[in-house]
Amino acid sequence: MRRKTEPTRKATFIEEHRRRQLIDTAIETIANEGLHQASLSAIAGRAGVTKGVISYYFKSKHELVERVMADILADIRGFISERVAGSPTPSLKLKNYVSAFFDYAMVNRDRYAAFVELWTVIAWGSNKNPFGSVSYVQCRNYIDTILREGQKKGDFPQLDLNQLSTLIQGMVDGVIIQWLLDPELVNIDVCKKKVLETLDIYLSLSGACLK
Amino acid sequence: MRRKTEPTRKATFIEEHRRRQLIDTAIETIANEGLHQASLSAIAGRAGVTKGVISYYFKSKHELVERVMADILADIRGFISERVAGSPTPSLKLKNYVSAFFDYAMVNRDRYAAFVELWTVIAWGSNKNPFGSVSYVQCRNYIDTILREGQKKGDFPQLDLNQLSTLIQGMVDGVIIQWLLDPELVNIDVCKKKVLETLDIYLSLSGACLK
Amino acid sequence: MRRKTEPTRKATFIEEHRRRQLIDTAIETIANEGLHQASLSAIAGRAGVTKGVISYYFKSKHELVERVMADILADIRGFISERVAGSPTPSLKLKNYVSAFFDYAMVNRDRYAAFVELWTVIAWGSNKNPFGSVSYVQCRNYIDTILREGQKKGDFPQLDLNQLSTLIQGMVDGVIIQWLLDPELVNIDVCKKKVLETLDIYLSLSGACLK
Amino acid sequence: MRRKTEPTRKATFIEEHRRRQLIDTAIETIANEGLHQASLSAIAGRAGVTKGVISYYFKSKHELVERVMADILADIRGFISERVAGSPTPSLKLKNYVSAFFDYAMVNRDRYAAFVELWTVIAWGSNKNPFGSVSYVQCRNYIDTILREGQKKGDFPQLDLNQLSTLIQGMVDGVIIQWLLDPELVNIDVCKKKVLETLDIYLSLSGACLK
DNA sequence: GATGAATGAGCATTCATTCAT
DNA sequence: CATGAATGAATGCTCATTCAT
Repeated sequence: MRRKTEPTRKATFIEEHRRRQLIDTAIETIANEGLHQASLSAIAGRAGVTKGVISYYFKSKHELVERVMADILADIRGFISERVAGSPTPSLKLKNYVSAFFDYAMVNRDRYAAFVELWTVIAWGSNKNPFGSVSYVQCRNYIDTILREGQKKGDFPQLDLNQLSTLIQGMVDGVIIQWLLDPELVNIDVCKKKVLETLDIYLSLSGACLK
Repeated sequence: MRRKTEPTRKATFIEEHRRRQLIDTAIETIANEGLHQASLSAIAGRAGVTKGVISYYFKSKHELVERVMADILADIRGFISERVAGSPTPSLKLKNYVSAFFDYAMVNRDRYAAFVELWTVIAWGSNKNPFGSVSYVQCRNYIDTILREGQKKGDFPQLDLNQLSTLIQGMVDGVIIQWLLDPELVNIDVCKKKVLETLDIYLSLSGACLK
Repeated sequence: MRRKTEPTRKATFIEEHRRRQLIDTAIETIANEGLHQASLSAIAGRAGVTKGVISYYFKSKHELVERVMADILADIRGFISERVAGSPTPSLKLKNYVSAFFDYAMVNRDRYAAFVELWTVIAWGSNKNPFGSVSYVQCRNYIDTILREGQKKGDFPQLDLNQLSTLIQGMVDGVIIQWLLDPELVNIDVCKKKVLETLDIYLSLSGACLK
Repeated sequence: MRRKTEPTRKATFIEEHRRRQLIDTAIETIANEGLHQASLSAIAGRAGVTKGVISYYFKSKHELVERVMADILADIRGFISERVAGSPTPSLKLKNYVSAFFDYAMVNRDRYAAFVELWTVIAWGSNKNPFGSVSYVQCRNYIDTILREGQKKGDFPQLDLNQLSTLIQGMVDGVIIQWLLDPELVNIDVCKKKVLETLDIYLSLSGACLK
């Protein structure tokens, strides 16, 4: 946080760079040592700076964690949006959404692990559940939008959309979490394939079954 | 606390009663305030006693948490086993396993929430993942056993079992977690029904799709 | 401490017996586990009773320790007095005093170790040095009395008594403490013999040297 | 505290200064209030800082006490070595060793008192006797070396060296401890003189008596 | 008499936070 | 900008003490 000197463009640039570095280090620390061990000194130590630096750039630990959360969320969102946006049909969009989720987790294991660590701390500070629910709501809405688009276009004629997004998001997360906890026993590639196949079934289904 | 003299019936009863109460209060605290906030004084405060009482009945906080975990695990396991054991066919067993999971979470919201809080804090103490993975492994093994039994009997002729248990467990947990975070938006009953339908599809499928 | 019932002879007898047992166990605990570890529960555990019993017989831990100290002191005093009293000449009295000190320590290692542990805790409670100094003063006075008696009788004609008791007591304790800390390396028998020889030298000396 | 970056001269200076101050205050506290009362807050209070400062400079209380012990030991050793090293003959070396011990105690009353407090608490932590015995062994070995050197040179022709070091060290400590407990009644100067005279007697003795 | 139960003060320790330099 | 220094609240834990039964 700038204090008394007037902000120049350069300073802001350096500042932003430092903030990025600290956020990244925080993520790294949370992912590798767990949220519980991720004290300010642990993060600072990993970043090669002193604790004071973190306090200088973030007014509290709470704020740092908020930024970490926001950063990861934006990252995931960007990654997925890009993949989905380039897809021609709702059906492909949905499959790419799911696909992208798995790919993101596989490529950014640390970030995803930190993400899971963080949102499970349901009540951070005083207000309940400041992150967890929000992000899930966004995810489901995202899926719902795709699904509704598909239904409007007539691609998924008789599909019952109610809570379907919860189901899809649940499959993705439920599998990825198991993989995070147990990368040796859980074959994430096979799981991803199977989730996509399930999706195929849903989408190709006559309304009879999954109504 | 008790020492080496043989316990009288009354003393043991009171002692066990207190232990139960404290474990329950700990679960309540973890579920509602998060593991991080669940300090000994927070738990003691909720229980209406001083924190010394907790130290009196449990030799460390670690032990209390271990008991909480063991208690919930045994509870879930018992609940599900009973439901599965009474099922005549592998197919029903599987559906009842899933069904029971949902029912347990719905009836024991706090316990399930505490459970999720606990195993997500992957690194409790020094060694990584003392609880989390273990329980997932057990869940998947449980499902695998049912699936293999069904295949041996010829019920699921061409089903590819590889990682299927991960998928099933993932669906269940992924959905329940969303419901825990957002009970208003997530309709757990509808979700449960849809998961069971998906299961039906899996089991009735010719090997063509979900091989 | 008796409370409301009138004290009967029998009760007093039992009470005294219990007190003895608890004091002995306290000594045992202090000697074997160190004063620091000798908590009320440690002592109670060793005695096979609950903490409450100790509180019943001693109004505080402070009092228990005081009794322990007094008990050991009385014991040592009795042991030594008996040996000294039976000696015909001041010279033999002195040698028997020293001799008895060594013998007491060798026969009652626990008691002596507890004694050393205790008086080193110089400031127990608020008032400084309630035990340590007192006992040393008594020891020196005891020696001084013997020495003066001998001088009066003409046995040690030109001996300078000033601080001699401190020296004698110092030799005895200084050696015994080393033996307590290191029974393998310190040969207490040889040391005792050498201390007695030194005493002989003192007593047979013309005033020229040790004036 | 310092991390891994190379320390600047100033920082190290201030840091070392504080460490010294805290060690000195710890010694003062142990000497005057006893080890048992020397809690971190007691030490911090005496030093005029909050107890957090101690944790900042020493990673645990155990470490602080270890430093205190090492510091005193090194101090005593240095003081005595210097005095002994400058002595031409074994006989003078021995007398200067004893002399230096008294002088050190007299000039550094607190340090010596803390030293006695510390090594008498035989069981610090779990393992028995981490300091006490070690230092006595070193003292005796030191004396033994001087004695053997003298005997080799022919200065102490028929002296029996067995356990003599224990006796000499015992006299010194035994007297000093009494003086620490009772500085008014114990005249340390007279005692020192008498111990040195005893030494003289030992060394000048024909083998007849103290063989 | 004795016990189990409960308390509360005190302990060492961790850690986010503040601040002068 | 960054650091080292210091703080103080909170945590888990121990333990002497009290008390109803």
